[in-house]
Amino acid sequence: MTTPTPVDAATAPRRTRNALMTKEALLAAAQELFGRKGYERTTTREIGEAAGVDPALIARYFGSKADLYLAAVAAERLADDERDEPAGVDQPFADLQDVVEVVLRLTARQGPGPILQALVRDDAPPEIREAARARLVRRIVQPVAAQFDADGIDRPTLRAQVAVAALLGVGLGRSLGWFDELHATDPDELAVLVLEALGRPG
Amino acid sequence: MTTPTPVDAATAPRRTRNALMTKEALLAAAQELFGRKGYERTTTREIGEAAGVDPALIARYFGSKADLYLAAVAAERLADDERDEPAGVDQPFADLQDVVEVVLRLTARQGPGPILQALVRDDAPPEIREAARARLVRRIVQPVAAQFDADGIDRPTLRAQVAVAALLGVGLGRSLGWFDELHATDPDELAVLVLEALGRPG
DNA sequence: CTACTATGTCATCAACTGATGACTTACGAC
DNA sequence: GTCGTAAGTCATCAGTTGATGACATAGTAG
Repeated sequence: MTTPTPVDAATAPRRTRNALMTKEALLAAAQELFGRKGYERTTTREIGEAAGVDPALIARYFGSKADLYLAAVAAERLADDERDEPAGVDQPFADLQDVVEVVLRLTARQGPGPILQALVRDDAPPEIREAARARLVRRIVQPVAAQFDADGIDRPTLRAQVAVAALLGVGLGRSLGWFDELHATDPDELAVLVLEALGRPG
Repeated sequence: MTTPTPVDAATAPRRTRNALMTKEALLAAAQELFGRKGYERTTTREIGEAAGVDPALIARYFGSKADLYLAAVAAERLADDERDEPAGVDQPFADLQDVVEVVLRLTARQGPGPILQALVRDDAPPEIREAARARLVRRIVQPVAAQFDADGIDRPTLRAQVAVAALLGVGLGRSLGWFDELHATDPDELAVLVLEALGRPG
């Protein structure tokens, strides 16, 4: 257990076998996984795979899974980085068709993004949910309502809200794999279908 | 599987061996334990012991641990509602109109129930999400698809899936207060609106 | 080079999980 | 009483979990 070369932690840990980098990789993976799935649902094997490291090293460097969790929580304060947002949601939309296509295409990838999840979870931090909600209204609901109004449709705001909520439901169900066909259908094809229903309210 | 004595469920289930009492004991124990310790940390053996019943009976009466969880959650919900019909979500639906009305009415009061949340959150335990999903498909999507098919509508299954997902989106947005008008509008009035869009696909 | 050790790999463990199906028992009709 | 069946019991399964220690290898000092 004696360190032959008590290397200063800051200087030159450049090696392919690097205990420091390994520890940090484990810590980062643990933070991500524990944060996303919770403690119980995260396995040491997952953490190891995510970190590109053998799970046995968790025991070596942290003692146990529980100890790794404590270490991850303790280090949590440092990782308060900025969050990415889909570029698509930031652009103004011309009409409902744009909206439908973009939303369906966004949810075509895997899982709903952090924004949609914030919108949907009842335990999300209120200020985050409110921010997501406000953006949704401004970028999507209002343009659609304006279009409905211009088209002389009755109760344009309410109908726009219904349409957007419905669309989010479809996107959510699609990205979470609720239904087989819904999941498998091509985004563009689906857009046509959804537009048929939402596009001509009243 | 023929019942020799089709005893009316309401009358005289006074026996030492009583399926009804056993189910209720399991349900009560499940509510208590799931509520206190969460799903993952609660084992079927614990539930059985707390209920004074063999854990194998969970499988017999509820199907699985995940199904028991859903049943416990549903039962809790019904207990809150004073006079809600005991059938609730457990009965098959006649047509899309039924579905729309029930869903909108259910999401009218409080936030989305645990079941809807389980369906919607990407960090929910997979078994529970799958159980909720399976129930949704069987009780709602399939009947609606059958109706669409009977009406000679093209691609009935896909359209039913889209319709149900959209409907859930509306219910979700409504119960979470996404949009003001959507939140304020009377359920029945809203039902008419949604049906206009979903009810006549193609 | 040789040797030493920090680092990483691997096979495997014991414990626990939910689930299953064959078996036993008690109920209640007759 | 008998007897069929619902209700309950039990042993055991297959899978997963976190953990462990023997082993292999890379990096470095001398």
